[in-house]
Amino acid sequence: MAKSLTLDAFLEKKEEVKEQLPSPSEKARAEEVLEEAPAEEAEEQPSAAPYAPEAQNLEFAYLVSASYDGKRGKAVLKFYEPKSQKSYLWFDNTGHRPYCYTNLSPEDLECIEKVRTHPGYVSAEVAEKYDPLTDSTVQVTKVIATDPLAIGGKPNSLREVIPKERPDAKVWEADIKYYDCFIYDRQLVPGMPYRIENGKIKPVDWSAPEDALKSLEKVLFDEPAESQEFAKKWIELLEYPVPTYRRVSIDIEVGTDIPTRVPDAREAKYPVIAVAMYSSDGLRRVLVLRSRPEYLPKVEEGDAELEVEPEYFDSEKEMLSEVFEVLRDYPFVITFNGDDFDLRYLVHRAEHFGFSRDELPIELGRDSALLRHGVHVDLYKFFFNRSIQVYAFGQRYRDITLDDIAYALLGVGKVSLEKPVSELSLRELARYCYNDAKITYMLTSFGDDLVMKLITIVARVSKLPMDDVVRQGISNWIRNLMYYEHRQRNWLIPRSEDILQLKGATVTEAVIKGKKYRGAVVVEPVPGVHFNVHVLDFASLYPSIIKRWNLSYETTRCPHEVCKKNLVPDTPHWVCTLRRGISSLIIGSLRDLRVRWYKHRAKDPSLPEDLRNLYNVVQLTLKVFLNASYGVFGAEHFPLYCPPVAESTAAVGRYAIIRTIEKAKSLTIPVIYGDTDSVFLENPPPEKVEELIKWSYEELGMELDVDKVYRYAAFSTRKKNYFGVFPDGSVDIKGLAGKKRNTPEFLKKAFEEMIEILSQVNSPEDFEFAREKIKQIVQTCYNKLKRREYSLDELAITIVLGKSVKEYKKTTPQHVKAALLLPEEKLETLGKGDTIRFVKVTTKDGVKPVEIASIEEIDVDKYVEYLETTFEQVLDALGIDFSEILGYTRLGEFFGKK
DNA sequence: GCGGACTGCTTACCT
DNA sequence: ACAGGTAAGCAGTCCGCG
Repeated sequence: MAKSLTLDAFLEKKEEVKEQLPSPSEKARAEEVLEEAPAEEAEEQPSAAPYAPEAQNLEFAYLVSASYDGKRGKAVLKFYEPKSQKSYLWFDNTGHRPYCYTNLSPEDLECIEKVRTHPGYVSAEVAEKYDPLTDSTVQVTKVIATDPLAIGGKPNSLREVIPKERPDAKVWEADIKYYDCFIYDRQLVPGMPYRIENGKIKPVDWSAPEDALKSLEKVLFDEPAESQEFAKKWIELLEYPVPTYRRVSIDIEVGTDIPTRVPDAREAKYPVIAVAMYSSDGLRRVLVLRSRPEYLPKVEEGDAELEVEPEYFDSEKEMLSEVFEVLRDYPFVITFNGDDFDLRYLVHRAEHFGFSRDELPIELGRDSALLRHGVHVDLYKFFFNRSIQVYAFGQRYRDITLDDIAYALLGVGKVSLEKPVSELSLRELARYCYNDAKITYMLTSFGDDLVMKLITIVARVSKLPMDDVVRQGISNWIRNLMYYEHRQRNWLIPRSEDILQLKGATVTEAVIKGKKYRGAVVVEPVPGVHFNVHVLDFASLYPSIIKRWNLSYETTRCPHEVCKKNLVPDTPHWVCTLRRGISSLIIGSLRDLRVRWYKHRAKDPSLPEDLRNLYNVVQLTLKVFLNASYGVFGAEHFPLYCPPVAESTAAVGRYAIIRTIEKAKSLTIPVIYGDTDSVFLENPPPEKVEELIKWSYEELGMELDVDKVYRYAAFSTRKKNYFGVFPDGSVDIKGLAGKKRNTPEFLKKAFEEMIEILSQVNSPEDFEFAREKIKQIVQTCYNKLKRREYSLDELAITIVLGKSVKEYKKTTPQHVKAALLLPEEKLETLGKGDTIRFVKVTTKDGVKPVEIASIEEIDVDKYVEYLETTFEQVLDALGIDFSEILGYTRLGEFFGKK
């Protein structure tokens, strides 16, 4: 922990300390901003300098974001005008104010001293709302306040005060962020275009093409009128073109005297030594600091070849000014981890040079760095989103690093470095920094701006500002969408505790200890090789169930006596027969749009390419929403958490797959496997497949489709473990160790070789040959192991830390053991999400990090065991015994060891 | 005091 | 901070065994 004595004296910390304190309650960023500018001062303060022109009249501009302006005390909307490619701000001029609801009457409320005298309290008025939990109209009191913090977010907010003073009081809708509330009330849709006339926001006249609406009607012929109308409204949002956004990416490098440590963005005590920017409109710049503090290594200019010439600066302050000027100019700024590092660092660094926060285009929140005038897209946050990673990008990238994502999606790598950035020659530094900015930009431009389009379409579906789309997860997207629809219908948004109290209990027993209810069925596979395997699955099983069974928090165990006969199979839960459930309607419609509309349209060659491309983005977005739509009802933290909804969904799912398997068997089709929503049929006659599909639609009300056909598929006795070979020779591998990312490279390679052999098998006769080849592969691998011919890198096992090393209290898993052997400085930098690479050794701990291990101490026997388990999963299916392959070679050890 | 049976923890996968 | 189900490896504990 060497303190750098030469460090400048400008290390004042007062602002940073404030920032590090945990926010008192809400993470609402509007509120955080407010805390920095206390409400009392708001009136006297001059309005914030305009960072973008205020829009009074705009013919056409996309609503991209929303926020709360603490100084003006108003909601502010951010628009993007595609012609000029500039941002415009619109400040609320309708007098809209923050509010919540309570069951106390206005009179009762005014009797409470602390409410009446609350500085933020404005008034209370009676309102009528529909209460979905009781299926009745209720009278509530709308409590109106001057600013969002008066409603919630401080210890004396009305949200806290009212129930404290009157324990019988209930408060609704007090934890909705103000600008979200504003969007709901105005029924605005972020991502859609508007026009502004004399300060008034009006929707752009547009409707989906007549013929599209016609054919949608056809596709949804069997759906109720309400669903058809709802789907039409969605189409109006989803079909509208997405603009090209003018944007700049930015990446910074910071010089340090301790190369192992990442500089602290909150302190910003080291100089910014390079900044690169790369834009959609041709800006390519890399700024490099030439005059560096003495404690940094002396470096030459060097002669590295560059795409653009660096601009050298002797004054860091001037360099930063230049950067802020560029940022101010762009409506969209793209970074990779800018929230936590680049933009945050720039702000704090700028403060050291005497810039005031107000004059900077960036506004820091606790976990975010937002543009005052536009949208900051932090790609790290976006790609970190599990739903995006898994469903939008099919797990193509595994690590959330610029390197891995760029490699997986763009096929390009980072510039590899041999030494720390501070020691690079100036031109090498410029090249490195520029390359990162370029890659960052390209991550938003590949696939015809796929990522920008995804963010836009998610904004339209979720109704969240684009800033929040990037930073929040799927459960918040769904929550916001649900709230929006509640407000539109004048429904009271139920309190989580009321839902739970009314319908909290589950009745089924989970297979896994500690889970709340029973989930899906997995069928015991029939081991062996099966030819001509048809995989049938239910299209969006859980969303289909939610739709068909009218599942929603208010319709499940509804208050009506007549509905109690309408039971969900194998549960005591009943479902409403009188009213359509709101989540059933929303999820059902999104499902229909994806399955029956966008999936086909995305592949329809008769449509123009750009339209097809948009449709693909739409169907990907819908996939993301649908895949999470069931799970959120079983997630405690989801505000509409309703266990019987999740439990009923899973129960119907089990019912559907079990009935389908029984039906297949009655048709004498062998069922060799099934998992959750799929059944694997061995060599089924086409007419019987048709019959099964028809039966499913008529009997279960579910769409069953042939998802894929394998030339052959091989199963061991293990569930969720198989491979299938398609007619074209491509291979589907599921769950096999050879594909897992923690498997050592040498095994993955051998495994791939085996798959290559297997992909060439066309008939049962071909297996003879394949078996021999595979035996050879295993034999070779075994011999190389024994002779220690693999490198440490090939033998390394990579495991991701689920938490920081210190937090492993109950046990010490092997990767943690290995990590603990690392040098102190290295260990300190490790945290949740970091990967440990280690090898198995014969010395006392049994493991060692690759960095410090040597080839002689490798535990060869352990690796032979790995070889065995990896290949066993496939050899089992092919009827080969592992020990048979190794034959004599292994026999000796056999007696010696076991 | 030791080893096998067992449970629990952890990671990575499937749908 | 969507859910539950499965596989695998290992850590840690319990129990029986003269």
